[in-house]
Amino acid sequence: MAETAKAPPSTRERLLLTAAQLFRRQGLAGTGLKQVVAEAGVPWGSLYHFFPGGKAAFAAAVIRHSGARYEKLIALAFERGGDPVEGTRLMYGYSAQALTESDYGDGCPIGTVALDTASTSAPVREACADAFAGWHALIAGQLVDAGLPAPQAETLAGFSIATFEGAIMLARTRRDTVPMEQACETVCGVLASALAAPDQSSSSR
Amino acid sequence: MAETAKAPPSTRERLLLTAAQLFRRQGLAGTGLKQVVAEAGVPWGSLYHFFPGGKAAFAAAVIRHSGARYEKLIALAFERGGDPVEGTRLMYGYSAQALTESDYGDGCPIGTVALDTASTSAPVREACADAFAGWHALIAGQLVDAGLPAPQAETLAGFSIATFEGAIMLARTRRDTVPMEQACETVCGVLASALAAPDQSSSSR
DNA sequence: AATTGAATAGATCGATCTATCTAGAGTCAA
DNA sequence: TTGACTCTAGATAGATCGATCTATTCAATT
Repeated sequence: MAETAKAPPSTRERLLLTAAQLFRRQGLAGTGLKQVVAEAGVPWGSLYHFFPGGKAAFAAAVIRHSGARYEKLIALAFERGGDPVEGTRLMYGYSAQALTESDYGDGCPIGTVALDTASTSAPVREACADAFAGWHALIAGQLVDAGLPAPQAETLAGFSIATFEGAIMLARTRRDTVPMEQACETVCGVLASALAAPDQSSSSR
Repeated sequence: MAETAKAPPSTRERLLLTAAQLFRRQGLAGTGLKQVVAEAGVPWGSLYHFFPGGKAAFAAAVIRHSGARYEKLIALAFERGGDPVEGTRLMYGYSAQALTESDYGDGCPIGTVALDTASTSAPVREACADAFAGWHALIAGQLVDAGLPAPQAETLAGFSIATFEGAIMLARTRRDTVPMEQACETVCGVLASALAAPDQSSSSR
């Protein structure tokens, strides 16, 4: 009974959501806390009341929060897709839609922060790593459920997340979704042939 | 005879190289110009002498400069590899080595900047897009030379760059090269089977 | 009704940022 | 030597940053 607030997003929640939205567009270093509180309509003092650890601790909380949100979205895509291939296709579809609807602003809230703090803030980097690890475990689990041996599922899950993140990067940079479609098509082909003949296609030799 | 300075890197060159090094670790917003000039050992005024357009113009110049440098490295990998599969393997090998040798600091100088300015600075975004486009044309050309039809080569080149960038992101975040190896293995498998049976494996159905 | 603690509200501090400005040092041609 | 030009060198302006501080308001409990 901690944070299942329903209709009115609490001040704390509003800070997390607003910051996630800004971080995914501008990164962590590019987003000022002043901008966060202004956009969230929250008094300045509240930020340090809820997140006493300063910007780094706040950023880590934002990453963990939106990492978990994204994980639920990925799980939903796989559930609705029925199998890993269709689940992956839906995952790309959701992201491509978010990109076009936001004028290529709404990328991945983890990836943007991951790159600009990987070498500068250990707690934030760890939060990003944990988020990616959660997605990885989820996708690998789906592949195992679909019949792949665990090592191959691990490899393909890591590959899948890498391609997904890179495709978002390219799509935002080019301002079109072609890279998303190229990546989706190829990844789905890889997954399909792996599922058709487990452990045959990933080690190419 | 413009910028083929040999032994002593000129002031202008030093600014570009130092900034590229900082940008790839901290992103654009996370790197102050003061830090650039301090680390390059260059007086403050020289920066605005060579790059009168301010931070955005300077950043765009840095991106174009290191985008071209990276393109030469990719070309070298493909040349040394002999075929696209071995070329790709070398490309991942170079990057993984750069990551481990720099304590996971030296990622991609384009990707880091691309994400945190895609929505905030049009000239910088365009410079990143042009760099990616150059790599794309290079890799697609290699695939066409190896026998693939152009549309398939385009798709695979886009996919390849996306996976490469995403793998660097994951490796830096996790601080290990496993994602690089997972991505490399899978991408090489895709390229190998595509080259073995052109136009059969990319459209999975 | 009185008291306490959480949350709100914003002023303010020192540090840092980008950008501009002026002045000096070196170079080459006339 | 003079004058024009390039580059070096750093001081400084003006804005913004993260963080701390005090004071006030609100809600729940005693």
